[in-house]
Amino acid sequence: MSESPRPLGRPRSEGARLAVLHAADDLLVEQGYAAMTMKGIAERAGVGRQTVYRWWSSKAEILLEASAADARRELVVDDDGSAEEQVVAFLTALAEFLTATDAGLAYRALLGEAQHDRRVAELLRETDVLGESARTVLGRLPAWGESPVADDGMLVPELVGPLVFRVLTEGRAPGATEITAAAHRFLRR
Amino acid sequence: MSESPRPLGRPRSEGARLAVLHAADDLLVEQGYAAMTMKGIAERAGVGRQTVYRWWSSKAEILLEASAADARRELVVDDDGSAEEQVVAFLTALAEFLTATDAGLAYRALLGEAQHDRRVAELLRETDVLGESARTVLGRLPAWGESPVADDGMLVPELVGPLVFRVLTEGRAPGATEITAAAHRFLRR
DNA sequence: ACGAATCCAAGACACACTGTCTCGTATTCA
DNA sequence: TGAATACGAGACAGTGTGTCTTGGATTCGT
Repeated sequence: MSESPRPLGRPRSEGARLAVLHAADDLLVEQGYAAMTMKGIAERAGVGRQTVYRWWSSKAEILLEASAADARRELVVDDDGSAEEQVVAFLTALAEFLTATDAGLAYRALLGEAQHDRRVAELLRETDVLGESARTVLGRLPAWGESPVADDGMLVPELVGPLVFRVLTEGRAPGATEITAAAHRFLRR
Repeated sequence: MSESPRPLGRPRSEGARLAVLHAADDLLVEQGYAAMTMKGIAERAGVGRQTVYRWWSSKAEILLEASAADARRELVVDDDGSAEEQVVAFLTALAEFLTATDAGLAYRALLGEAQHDRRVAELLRETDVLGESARTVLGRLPAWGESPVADDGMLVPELVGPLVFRVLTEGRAPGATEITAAAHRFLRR
């Protein structure tokens, strides 16, 4: 196996990396995505601008790295309970994620930016946090173990699409009642 | 009734208005939303910058005015045929709209921008082209006339959400087979 | 200890867009 | 003819972009 052939020269500063990530997260929450700038991130992090550009090529890239781990964590659901309970739990977690967490705010901003920038779209496809979480839940649903549903590519969209679309267009999530009803309908497919 | 109490002074130039609208549409297609600028639009339209800022406050506002009418037109579906045929026709038109028309490109860009700018989000809510078209189709579905489905606010999202989400995340629409299957499932709710 | 390689913070630099303002001109009504 | 407003053109200060330079720090191999 190839060990760690440590490259020549001074190694990358983990402190600077974390400072940039945290600065991006803070600025997103405090000022919003539109007001975020590479210059602002560097200054907030107490880091040279070249250091930022050396490791990331856009604020979207920084934000994705800053929020992907949190997003994954917040979209995990216990595999206890019935299929319906698990789907309800997942959609509830997704609603909370999208409307009330920093990582969810980042995800919405990134999905928005993906409509303007093909590289961001590709980046988001590579790190498909939402899709992975959804497939994890779907893959272990009690009733679906024996007769796995054919996934024509619309399975995940039909699970999360309605909720995501509603948040994207209305800016807020539906209540627990609507979420439960939506989970119900999804399982009747 | 209040007639047209024509305001004082030189009237607004319809030519300049249309030139700006067309310039925005052209630039969106040629260079993409991110590369569009208010300055670029004014120059392309052969119009002074003050003239642009006098009537619109952002490129999103221009783009919405430039594309809303086209969007409405492209999302109209005949009310012939069964409920399933109409839903399939609507989702097919929506897929075509989102992935292959200028107005659809504009809608995606605007929905993206709405995630960065609250004013754009509000603007898009006021001119809810997609929602209106969806409700028009749903409201006249043969089988639904007698027992109207209770709309808890998730009706339209459940119809268009899966398709929109898939286009937003994957950049392309599903094929006719998947669309038909999705329409089927929606009607079983 | 020394040099090579790479990283670091700081900031200069040319370029582009923003949004406002000014200029001179055009159009409409009273 | 005068008041009011729109028009095209462009000046202007402010700000972010992405690259480059400077002086210094850190790690390795010799």
